[in-house]
Amino acid sequence: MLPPRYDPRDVEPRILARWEKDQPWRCNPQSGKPPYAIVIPPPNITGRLHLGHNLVNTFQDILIRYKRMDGYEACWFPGTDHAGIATQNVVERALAKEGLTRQALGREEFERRVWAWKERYGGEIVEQLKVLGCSCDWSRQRFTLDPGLSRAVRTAFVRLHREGLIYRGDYMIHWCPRCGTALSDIEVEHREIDGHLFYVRYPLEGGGFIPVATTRPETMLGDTAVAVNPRDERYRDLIGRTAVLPLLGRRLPIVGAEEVDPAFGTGALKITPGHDPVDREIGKRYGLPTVDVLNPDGTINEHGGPFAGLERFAAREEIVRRLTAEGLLEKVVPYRHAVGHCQRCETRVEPKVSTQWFVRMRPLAEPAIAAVQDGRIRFVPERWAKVYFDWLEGIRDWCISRQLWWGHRIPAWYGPDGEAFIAHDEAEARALAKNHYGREVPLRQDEDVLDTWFSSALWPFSVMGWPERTEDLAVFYPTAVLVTAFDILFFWVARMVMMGLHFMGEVPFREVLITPFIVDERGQKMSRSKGNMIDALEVKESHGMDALRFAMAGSSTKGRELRFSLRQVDEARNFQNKLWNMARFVLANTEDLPAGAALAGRPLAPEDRWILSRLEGVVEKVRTELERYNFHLATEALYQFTWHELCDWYLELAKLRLQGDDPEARRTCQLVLREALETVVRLLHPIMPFLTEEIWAHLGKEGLLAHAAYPTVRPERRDPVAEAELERFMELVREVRAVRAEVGVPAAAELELVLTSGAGIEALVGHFELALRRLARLRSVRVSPGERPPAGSARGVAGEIAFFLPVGDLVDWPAVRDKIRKDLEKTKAELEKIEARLGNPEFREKASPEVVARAEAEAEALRGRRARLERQLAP
RNA sequence: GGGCGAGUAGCUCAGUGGGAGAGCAUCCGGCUUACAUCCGGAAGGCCAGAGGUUCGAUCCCUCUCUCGCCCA
Repeated sequence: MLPPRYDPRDVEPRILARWEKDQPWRCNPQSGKPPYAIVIPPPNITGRLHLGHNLVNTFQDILIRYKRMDGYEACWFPGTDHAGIATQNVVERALAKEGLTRQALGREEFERRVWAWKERYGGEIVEQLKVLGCSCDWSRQRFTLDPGLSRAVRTAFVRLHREGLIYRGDYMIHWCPRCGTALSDIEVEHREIDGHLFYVRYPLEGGGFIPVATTRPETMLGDTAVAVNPRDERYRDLIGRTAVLPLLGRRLPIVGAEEVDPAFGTGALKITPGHDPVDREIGKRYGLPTVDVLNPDGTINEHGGPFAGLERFAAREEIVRRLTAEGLLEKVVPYRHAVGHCQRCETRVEPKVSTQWFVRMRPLAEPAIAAVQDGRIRFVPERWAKVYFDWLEGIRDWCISRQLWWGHRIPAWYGPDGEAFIAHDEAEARALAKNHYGREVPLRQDEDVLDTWFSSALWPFSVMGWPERTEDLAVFYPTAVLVTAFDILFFWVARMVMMGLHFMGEVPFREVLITPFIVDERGQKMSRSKGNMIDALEVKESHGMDALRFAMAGSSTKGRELRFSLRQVDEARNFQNKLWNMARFVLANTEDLPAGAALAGRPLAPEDRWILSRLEGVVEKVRTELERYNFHLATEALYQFTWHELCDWYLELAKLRLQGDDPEARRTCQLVLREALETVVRLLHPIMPFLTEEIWAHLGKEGLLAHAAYPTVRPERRDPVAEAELERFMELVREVRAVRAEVGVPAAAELELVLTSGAGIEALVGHFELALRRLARLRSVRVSPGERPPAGSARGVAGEIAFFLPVGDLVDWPAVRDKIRKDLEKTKAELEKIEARLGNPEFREKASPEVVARAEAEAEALRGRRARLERQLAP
């Protein structure tokens, strides 16, 4: 006998072990089945499973499992991302604990350490995906630094370069002093901070001052001019004169520039072409020198004169102090402004001119825009397309070089004179160089690595073996859907579309499902520092992974955030237990069912036809909603059906036949129970794979449920007559129960039920007498049209049926009367509204005939109900 | 400054151009032999506010308010 309480800690590891042993997710591109592919958003090797992963991967697994069961060659390509900065940071922190730095180790040794770290911990996240139940084809697992994928990266780089889409040059980039690298625009987060605006007097040659305002006084060390708006009467006459940079004494020409906003600060702008994009433009126009005053670590370099070596903020303080001492600081006012921060380490970034590699984005962006516009790619929810368009339309070139050690080394080799040779490998570079110089020369490879996202952009095809022409690419590209959260829409999704179109000539995926962002129940972002993280693995321990998956699926919405709390998992756990117990019940009651017994051809009871009809409705609903990515609606339909129709009603009704003395009826009931359980288990499998697989095994089925067929739609099972009949029955039971409860009949009392009116109640009682007695706790049921209820007896109305319960002094007559009155009031109010609507000629004229007919039927039913209730009101 | 999302029962949220639902919490009653992670019953809402379109609006349109996010 199975335990009465489902224990996922027993079941889940066993199922997992079986999956591990049988490798059931391996796909076969030659199967001839229609392909259905998903590439996983590769988690970082530093990652630990959090709820965001859980959500995204649960959705993908639901889709893959559904399609696999539904006859597709469903292939889910897994893998991990080397995550340049993130991983380097993690390993550097670990080194710091040993008192080491990467500089002390040297590049080669450091890289060796990161690989060692990757071997040790990088597999953890993959193990966690397995624990989650992800049915990826693990034989196809890839890592972005694998030799094959590295080759893809170099191939893409070389091609883009030869096509003129990659270039190298000196441009203003964002520099993170802590990470010691350039960043792309989108790796910088702008945050409002409370700072200061410093008003500084710059002396003029020949006497006087020009006041300038700045939020970053330390950048004055790189000033090479002062600019004013030529239409600004205050300063117009100063154009052409020269100011003297305080503290350093550098001579600064005063120039005119339209960009200067006379209303901001003093109206005069100090020009620092090395550290401000606007200043750089102005500097270029006037041929001003560019002075970079920052070392890679954020300290002031040799151009800072006496301030060299000071950390940037210390330098700021020191400069302010000196300016004050010299009487050149006019004033300091509080000033709130947006400042860029490194997405990875939250350090304030500095704009800085630097030599970097860039991808020219405009030519890549246009086809990517078109692909969504013409529907080759569809966003779900659709509104994300707008965000995607807005970004691509305003796109700027992408800085792809990073001054890191962990990543794909840039495939550029430099000759002695700095000439760059871009090649797939050193041998090719050597050949190119020899051709260029006419002799062998020593070459030096670029020290930098590529932005992690460069390799990620190639993922949908590099994971399938590109640039080789593989069978996987031929069969599985383009993939069906990409599932991800919106935070990497620009970082990843848009770039995959661009690269996919460019290199494969075809979109990488047909649909993009943007999942909500998980926050805690108060709407706060979950983070370790806030202490509001929900650990997926802890939840697995306490509730089971199926429960977590079910909760995830059930709370998926179209909003942009998803407030998640353990209460939802409690609910899912309860459902899990309900399902388990239903299975126990069915199994225990069908042990004697012969193997070959079939339902086809057997006479069905009304409740059989009802539950099979309802089941059919659920099959249709679940399929429809899964196709639309409405996991919550599929989940809800399964929950409601299983719990509140199958368990609450059908199982209760089934007990009568199972315990009855008609062997044929018993057999039919057993077969319907099996059919219902099997179908529910199949339907639920993509959402709750462990529990359903376990039940499947107990049902004695051959093979894995994961490979069984998904239930198909069989409209011939729809039976509106049976549904209406059962609805009548259930309504009567509910009403008798309600009357009993409200009127104070002791719960255990077995009463007599007398039905006094209602079309076809004889037939109803004929079939359901036993059921009525059992479900409404009755001693007997009698049909007696027109019989007057004894004074003070309990009574009620269920649809078109009127009834009473002769219980003598067991009931509280005023309570009976109050309940009937309450019902009557409600009925009257509803009737009034409907009659008002029907009384409106425009309604009859303009509303659809079905709506009018429905309203009329409703009114008729309410009138009947009103009459019956009024009659029941007599003492 | 521009854009997006959310505002529905005490809480967390579904939902649809034809009159509002779930789970939890609450209250009442039950150990009814699958399940107390359960069973039965009840109560609870001018669907943020104001206009408009419509025979009819929680749903579509406009404006306002509150909260959150993205981009500049």
